Amino acid sequence: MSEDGNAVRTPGPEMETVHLLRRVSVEFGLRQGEFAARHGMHPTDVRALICLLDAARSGTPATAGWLGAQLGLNSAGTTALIDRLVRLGHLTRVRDTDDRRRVLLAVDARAVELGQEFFGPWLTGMVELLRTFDAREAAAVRRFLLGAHAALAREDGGAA
Amino acid sequence: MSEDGNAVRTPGPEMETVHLLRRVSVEFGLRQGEFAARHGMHPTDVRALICLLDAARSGTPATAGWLGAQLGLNSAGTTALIDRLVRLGHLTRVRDTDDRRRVLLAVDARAVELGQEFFGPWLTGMVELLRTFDAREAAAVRRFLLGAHAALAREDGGAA
DNA sequence: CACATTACCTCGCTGAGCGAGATAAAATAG
DNA sequence: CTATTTTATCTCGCTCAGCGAGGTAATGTG
Repeated sequence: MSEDGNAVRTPGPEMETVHLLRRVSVEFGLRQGEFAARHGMHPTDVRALICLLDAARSGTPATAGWLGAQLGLNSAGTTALIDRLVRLGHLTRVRDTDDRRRVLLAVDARAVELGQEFFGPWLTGMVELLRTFDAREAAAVRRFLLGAHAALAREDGGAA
Repeated sequence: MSEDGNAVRTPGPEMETVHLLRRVSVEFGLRQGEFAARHGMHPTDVRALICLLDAARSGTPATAGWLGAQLGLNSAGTTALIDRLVRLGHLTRVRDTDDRRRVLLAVDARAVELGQEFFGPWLTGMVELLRTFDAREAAAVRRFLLGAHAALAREDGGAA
């Protein structure tokens, strides 16, 4: 049944919602690209900034290798990416004093501003929309997104 | 208060959910990249296939220009992208008989299979998760995603 | 029929990201 | 305490995705 060619053609309300989530992701990628172009960056640079800001938010120490893994880049590409962000003044390399092989990435305040300029309005809109939800509805949204994240986190999607 | 530097540091359950959606989008992008690498394609090629399958699903006629707009590419890049997909046998160029300037993009059955191979497991997991939701919860998820999509569709996010 | 517009393609170039391999610090063995 | 392995990052050379500029059909307009 998983190889049923008609699978994409059986709509159903659930499928509709899933496609909507996918659509949101696509749209999100487009906004990233526009933001990148507007600031003389490449889409990857913006994605890197996003990861770095997330890391800062959650207190995860961001190293070069970690960033590369987040973005699916090899070490050469990661070095080039960091060079670009450093050149633009968004990032500073800081040798880890505990393990001096490691390079910690310190996000500049300017990059944080850029991130908020990018996410701010959208984020605010989303938050305000969520405030119109009652507790059970908000929990449902959270539960769905957690499930989606979990499904995507394992690359086989849960089935071979 | 919108320029409050502490905005990202005031968690709140709503903010958490919004960050989760963002995280899902990032993860989604990573899966695309992995799928692309596994099939000798580039991330953009996969995104193109996604757009083309969406267009096919909704009956939108997919032209070269339309695809370029969807992906934020200029005409030269779009031509190169289509050449790549044609060379891989995922796509066929078909001159529109009504307006012979236009090139319609016919997605090959093989590409549809690839798309389902990619989305299938994940899609199924999501749909099954949604089936555990009651009507109001499912509606809440849909409402949130619609709102997110609407916010992202206007590049200023609804505020300057 | 001229003339503007639209839709796509060709050409040449820049640079993002890859593979291979170097280097340096840390962990482990002997 | 030296030799070896492992880990984390960087350097070098190359390929090819995507851009800008410009060309060529097809369509629409007076």
